Amino acid sequence: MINITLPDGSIRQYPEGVTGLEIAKSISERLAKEVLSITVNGEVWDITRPINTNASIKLHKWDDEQGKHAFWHSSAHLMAEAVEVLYPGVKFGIGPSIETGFYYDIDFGDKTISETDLTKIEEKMMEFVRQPQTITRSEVSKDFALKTYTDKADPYKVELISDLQDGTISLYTQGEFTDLCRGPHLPDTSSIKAFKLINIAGAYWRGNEKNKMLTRIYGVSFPKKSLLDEYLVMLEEAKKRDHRKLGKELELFTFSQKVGQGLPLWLPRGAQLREKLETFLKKIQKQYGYDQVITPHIGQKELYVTSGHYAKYGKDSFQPIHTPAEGEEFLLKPMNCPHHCEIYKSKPHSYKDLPVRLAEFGTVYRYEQSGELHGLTRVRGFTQDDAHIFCRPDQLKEEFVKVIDIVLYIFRVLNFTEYTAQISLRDPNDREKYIGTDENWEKAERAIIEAAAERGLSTVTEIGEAAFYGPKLDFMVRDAIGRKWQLGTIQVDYNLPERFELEYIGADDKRHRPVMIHRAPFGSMERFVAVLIEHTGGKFPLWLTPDQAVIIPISEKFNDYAKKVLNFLNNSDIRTLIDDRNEKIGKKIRDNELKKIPYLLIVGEKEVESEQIAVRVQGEGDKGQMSPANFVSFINEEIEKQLK
RNA sequence: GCCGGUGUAGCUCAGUUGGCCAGAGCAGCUGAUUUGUAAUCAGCUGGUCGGGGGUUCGAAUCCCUCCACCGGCUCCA
Repeated sequence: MINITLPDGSIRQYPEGVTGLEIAKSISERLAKEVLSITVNGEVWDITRPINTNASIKLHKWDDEQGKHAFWHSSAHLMAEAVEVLYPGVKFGIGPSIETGFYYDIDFGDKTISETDLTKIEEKMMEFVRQPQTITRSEVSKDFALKTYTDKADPYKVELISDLQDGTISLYTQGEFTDLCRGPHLPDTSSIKAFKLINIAGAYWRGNEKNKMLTRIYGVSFPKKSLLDEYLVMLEEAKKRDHRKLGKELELFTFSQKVGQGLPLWLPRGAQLREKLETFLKKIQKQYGYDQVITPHIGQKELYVTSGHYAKYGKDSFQPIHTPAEGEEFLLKPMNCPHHCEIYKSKPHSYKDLPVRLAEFGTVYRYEQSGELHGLTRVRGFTQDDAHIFCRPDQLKEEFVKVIDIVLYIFRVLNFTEYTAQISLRDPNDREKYIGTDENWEKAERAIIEAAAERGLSTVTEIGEAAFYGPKLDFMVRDAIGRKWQLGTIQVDYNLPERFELEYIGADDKRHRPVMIHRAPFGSMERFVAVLIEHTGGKFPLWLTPDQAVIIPISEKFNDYAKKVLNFLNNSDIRTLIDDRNEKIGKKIRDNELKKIPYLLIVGEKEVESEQIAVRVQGEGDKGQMSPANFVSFINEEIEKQLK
């Protein structure tokens, strides 16, 4: 007998060789039906794998990450099996479970696979589910595994096996299909009740663009049909929030093929929104001791050679602008910091002056790869809410913390509750990627970690994600379709002060080098607005929304009164429109509801007589009458609450 | 940049075994109606079918090429 310790600490005795499934059965039939994988002494196993020693275990069901992953992983195998049957001779790369669902990278040789093939694959998968196949695990030697896949002429699996250690290699077999795999897997394919192959895409083998591109098929699967349906409905809902769709519908921004790829054109309503955000941030920054500066859109190439950006990005960027004068070269500015360094240098600084905080809504241009462009989130010309803080080394942490405070304030006001803070450090094994001394890197990394801890941020740390000149703290949020985007960023930089030979005079009357913090709480105005659109579904907070109210006269007879109210409200700084089209009231309400204008103000005979307006709240309906003056104070109170 | 897909009116889309002057709804314009809380009626305007080249008696439809967009991969100062 062996002792099995359950997560609650209780210990049960089972015969040697007991399986997770048997343990589940001994607890309850229901659990046995639902269990998908088991953690045995910290390792995730199949529920049919015998346990031969004392162990602490945890059983995983669908509600558990580990359970889902076994489920999706087996689904990937199921798909691969179908593919192998339908397209004999294909070679398999890797087929893992992911955050939601699974994929498999497959080399189809000369055959081109498109969306229409997915249905065929799904049908074949369904066959295998209807006649369930058991999935069995076998442990094999490295030599055996290598021989198996050399015989199958699958170079990808051979490469994977070569990197594995002998004694740790397992194969999983279902029907005619065998796959190299660490597991765990479900006992058989019968529980994969509902699945859908979502899309098809190219993916480089091992993520390296020098390698061959394989065909990646993405899918999701669920133990119940209803869960799949829910998921598909959720995807549809998410699409409705897509900022590219809403941006068009709400007339916020557009693109023009003629102007150029990735160069957004802000329409009046979008520009209005963006300006509100900028004013909002400027006000905060003023409180935090920032000074606004303005710098030009181009700079001499030499400026970026000095900063190091040219060496790093020059060849992949917009190429230099040449002038009639021989030898003159200018770059469209890809960064504001070199300009700001020169502003810092324009006069001598005492240690008493520091920190110097220079802020600018600076528009920069970067030649992003064409396949990378995406709505407003990834563009070639964009405006950073940039600032550079030049401070003494002893002020670094305090300044860093203050920037965190600004970011957190913005997130609070705009209701971003789900974000992650990511600390990006350098990869010590990849020196080529970075510039600067070890000592400075260590100091900078320590400052970030301490500052984040001081504000109690829950952070994830990514090694190798640092900028080439320094470590950073990024705030990430998800878009409507689950993609992660970096918004705010705070970066420590010892390098640029070095390169630009920035100095201040210390209390000791000697020259010292300041430290720089790059920071952009929004990141870029374009990306931030995109994420804000998706976050709010286009229903912006009252203080931000381009049009706050629209006056709707019941008929043309009341246009004069409506215009009087319009003037009053606009003079009271309520951004108000009038809809005096010759349409029925129902039509005008519908149209303005769809524009997501927060307040619809209906005026008819009753309102004219009583000198009031009937207030209708977007999405909620009629709220009764009030006087225009009361409406103004009501709106102002609402806005004040939102900005607290 | 790479793989796959898509591109028809301002917007959403129909039309593709090649064949009547390329269609609809919404938007816009004109007129009627003067409206009380999510679509009043009628008429009209609007398209070099993404650009260019080719095949054909004939191309939105087939082929080539370029461009843009979409989904990924790689990249992101």
